[in-house]
Formats: sequence, structure tokens, C-alpha cells
Amino acid sequence: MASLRDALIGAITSARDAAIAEGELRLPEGATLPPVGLERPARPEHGDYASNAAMRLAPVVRDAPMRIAETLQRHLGMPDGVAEVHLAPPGFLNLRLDPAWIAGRVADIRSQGDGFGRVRVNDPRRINVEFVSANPTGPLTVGNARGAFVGDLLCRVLESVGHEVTREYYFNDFNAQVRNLGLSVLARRTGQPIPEDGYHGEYVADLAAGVPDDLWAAATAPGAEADAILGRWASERVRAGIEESLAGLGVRFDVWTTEGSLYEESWVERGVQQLRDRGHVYEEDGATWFRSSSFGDDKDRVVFRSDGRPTYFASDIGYLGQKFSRGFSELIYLWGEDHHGTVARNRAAAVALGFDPSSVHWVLMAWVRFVRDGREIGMSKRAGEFISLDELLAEIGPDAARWFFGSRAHTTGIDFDIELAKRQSSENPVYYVQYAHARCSSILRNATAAGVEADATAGLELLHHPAEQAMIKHLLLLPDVVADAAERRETHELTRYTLEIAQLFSQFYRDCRVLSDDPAEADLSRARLALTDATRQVIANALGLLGISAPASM
RNA sequence: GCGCCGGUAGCUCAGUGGAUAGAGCGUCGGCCUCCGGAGCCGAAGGUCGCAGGUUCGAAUCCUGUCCGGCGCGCCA
Repeated sequence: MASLRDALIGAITSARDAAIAEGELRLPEGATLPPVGLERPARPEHGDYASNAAMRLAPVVRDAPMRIAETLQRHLGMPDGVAEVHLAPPGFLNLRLDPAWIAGRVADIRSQGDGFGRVRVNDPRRINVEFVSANPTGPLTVGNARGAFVGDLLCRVLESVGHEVTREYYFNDFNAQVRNLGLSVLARRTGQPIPEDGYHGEYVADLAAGVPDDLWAAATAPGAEADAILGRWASERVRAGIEESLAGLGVRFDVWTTEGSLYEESWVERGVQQLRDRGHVYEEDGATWFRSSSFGDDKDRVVFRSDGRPTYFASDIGYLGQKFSRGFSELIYLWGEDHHGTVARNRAAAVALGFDPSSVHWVLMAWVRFVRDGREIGMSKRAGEFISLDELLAEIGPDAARWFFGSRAHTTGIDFDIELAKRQSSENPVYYVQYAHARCSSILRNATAAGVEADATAGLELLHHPAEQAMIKHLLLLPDVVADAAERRETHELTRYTLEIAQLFSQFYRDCRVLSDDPAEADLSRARLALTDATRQVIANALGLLGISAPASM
């Protein structure tokens, strides 16, 4: 079902096309039509929806915006649900909705239930979303929180509009970091000092204590590579712990891909060979280079070092081919913005490999600085100085954390004051929203106890109070909010919208008594009960999308 | 020096070329006979960093500039 907004845009577009077909709007040869814009005006006297179609059309058809608006209005007639179309200078087309029609939508929302807000895009795609991807050399820190929550939310939103999403975690399993972890475990176990570039956190001691006897024997056997053996074991154990932490937050991954597998399965070799075949690879100073500067990068990049070892970028090249071979029509990389310098070479590689660059997106999240008393605190797994994600969640809870990270644009840098967050978590707007949901639930419970049932359709036209009308009109926006979030790959508008719903419900609750003992108000009471139920449904759906619980009481 | 991202209320942040720029928190002042006070109402608080430009219309687009963060390796 098309959203109200889509239906109105469609009606105006049809009116425009009809006017063109009948020669009332004269389009110069080869002119391109501007899209029809539709917004919700801030001021009520401008109607419920306003279109700038006439103003946008004016320079194209070379006529006065007001005259164009009149023409559009004539062809538009009165679309379904609209009670009035009026013009405002310099050429706005303002639409006022029919209150009775609005009231009737409550039944639609309730009948769609959990499905309300889920819109299907025209081109459902298979999308691979790679996020978090922290190397398993230690537990996830609060520094990984943003990626985990934002990535999970993005996946939920993409899924809700009909895309098929694979959540992917990519990690390193064989390089120096892993060996260092192995050496650190070895040192801890044998009581030796931990190497300079080893890992000093307490979790290393736990790992050392947990090494199985047979593995320890194998690692310490003469000639054995203790660092590699212990490192592989320890990193897998850490990885399992990461998976557990994420699962505890409701963040689950479909695929865990190791960097090593890209070599074992020859993806890197084949990718680089493909680039070589296309003439984009050359040798210089003993190293193998990719000519990424031909594709917009600042400079060319080394793929194989002069000692023959591959760079991290070589793995990226192989990974691109590996991902596309799995049938994805789109790849999304959710990276911290400190990696933005590597986007250009990856995009260059995608183009050079013959992939459509518009099918690969990098979403770069701005940096999160963790501060305490106004001073930044570092997050170093190596130094063992960090606050783990589990610790943070134990303090402020997953709902508050999800709301916090979910309510900011990914381009916004965050100064996260842990102590402040703890103190203020109880004032997090998320509780206000949950409270509204609990209140709705409470009213519905009281109604059931009193033997009152919400009527599915009859009496809804009684919902003409301003608070009721404002409430319903806002409920109807959920599909648009979700669709926009999915299209923009920017999800923070959802929290704002949900908060607005809760605020409007407070006003409705204040102004419109739902339950009544007065028989004369029985119909109105049932209609308001239906609206309360629809509101509860929308809050539950929105919170569900955000991965936040919607309690019936709190 | 070059590149990317920011600069909007006291603080944290929304704002997709539209009409008189918003929210949360904080501050100040009100509101509990009634469906849940984790609430409601009101007030104060803004030259949207600065200067030009494009446009019927700019916080939004373009140019310049200042400030902040990040990046600029045969590290990951």
C-alpha cells in the first residue's frame, strides 16, 4: 500500500502530466522535468501537505509559478483524502486533508498491525552490510558501540523495506596482531614480561589460564610456533566472546569472514591477476602496485610489498571479488571515519575490477571521543586501557545505548562522557517513549477489564479533536520515515519521529479522555480506544525497528 | 601543504532548496478530585562560524576564509 505522501505525489505528478498532454504547460524540446516535491509545512495555515511543483516547473515551462499552480490545481481535482487545495504565493500548492478520512486511517493502521511502516521498495536488492569488524585481539570496547548499533539499525531498516540483508563481520586471523596476542598469552602463562607491543589487558590472564592442556603441549613442543598456535586459539576464543557480547545486545551476524580465507580460496590472487590482465598493475622498487591514481585516488597503492607479503589493501581487493561472487547487488561498508583515506583506493579497485561503483557504498561514522571530566580517555586494547562494551551496557542498558547512538547522524562526532551518560541514562528520551507505550497498554488493559472493546471501523469519524487529528496524521508518517531512512542509508530520523509520536500522545492523553462511564460517550470511547491501540502499535513498530523493547508496563 | 567530515539555543544534537529555524537536557514560573506525574503548560535563550555568490526563495547549493576532528605508510 502506497503511503499517503506517495499517493499525493502521484496525484500531482499525474495532474502535471495531464496538463502537459493537453498543451496547457508547454515543455521545450529535450527539457527534463523536475521531481514533484511534497513536504509537511511547519505552519498549520499552509495545510497538511505542500508542494513546490509549480515553482520548480516555472523556469522549465517559462511561465509564472502562480499560473502554473492554477493549472495544476485544475487538473488535480480533489485526490482521495484531500478536503481542500489552495494556492499561496509564490506558487505553493497547499493541501488540507479531510478530517473524516484521516480518522478512518486508524482502522488501516490497526489492520496492518506489525506490518504498518514496512514499505516495499521497487527494487529489492541483496545487500551485504559489513560492520564492527574489530580484530579479535580483545573484547569489544565502547569504541565499537557506535558501529554495532548503527550497523544493526541500518540492517533492520533495509530489511523492513524488502531488501535481503547479509550481516557480515570481517576479521584478521593470521597477522602480527594475532601472533602478538599469542605471545602475550604465552608470557602471561609462563610469568614472563609481556612484550612491548603485546596485549596488557586483564583478559589476557583469563585467556592464559584457560589454555587447554593438549594445546599448551602442542604450542610448547620443540620447534612449534607457539605464538601462532596460541594466537589462533586465543583469537578464536576472543571472537566467540565478541559474538556473545553482540548477541547480548541483539546484534547478530550471518557471516564471519576471515582475512586468511581470502588467500586460502585464492580471492586475492585472482583479484590482483584480474587487475593485472586489465593493465592496472605494475612493478616498481620490487613491489607490486595498483594504478589507483587512474581511478581518482591520490596515488598508486602497493598490493604486494617488495618482500612479497600482501598489504591489507590486497585483501580488500580479494574481498570485493569474493563478496560480489556471492550474488550481492550492493555492498555497504560501515567504517570509522579514520579509515576514510582508504575509500578512494577501494572504490578505484571496484571500478578497475569492472564492478558498478554505484553498487558499493562506504558509510563513514564520525569519531567517538570518550571523555571523563572533560578529558579524553584512550581506548587501547594493546595497553589494556579501555572500557568494554559489556561494562557500558551493564551501566546504562541496551535500550538507552541504542537510542543514544541511533539518534545521531553518522557524520556527527560524539563526545561521550561515560559518567554523564550513567547519570543521565534515566533521563534518556527513550524512557519517555517507552512510557507512552506503557500508558497506551495500560489504557487498553483497563478497557478490557471494563469490558470495552475498540471498534474496528464504526465511530472513527468522531475523532475530530485537534489532538486526535494531529496524532493520526503523524502515525501515518511512519512508512515515509522508514522509506527515507532506507533510501538515504541514514537512520537517525527514526528516534526523532518516535519521540514526536510520544509527545503527541501525551497531548491526546491530556485533552481526550479515552475511557468513559457515560453511555452517551460509548462510541467516542471505542474510537479513542482504537486510536490508542493504533498509537501503541506504531510506537511498538518503531521501537522494534530500533531494536528497543516496548514494555507494556514499567 | 593536500584530502574527508563537522561548526545551528547555556549543553547534547535534529533540520532532504521552501513560508515566522526545532527537540532533548539545563534554567525560571505554573499544574496533582479523574484512564500511569518517567507527566503537562508557559517563559527566557539564535547575526545557523565569517564573507561573497547562485536562486522567486539558502542553515541547506557554489567559492573563499577561520576554527575543530580525522586522514595523508611497502601499518591495520
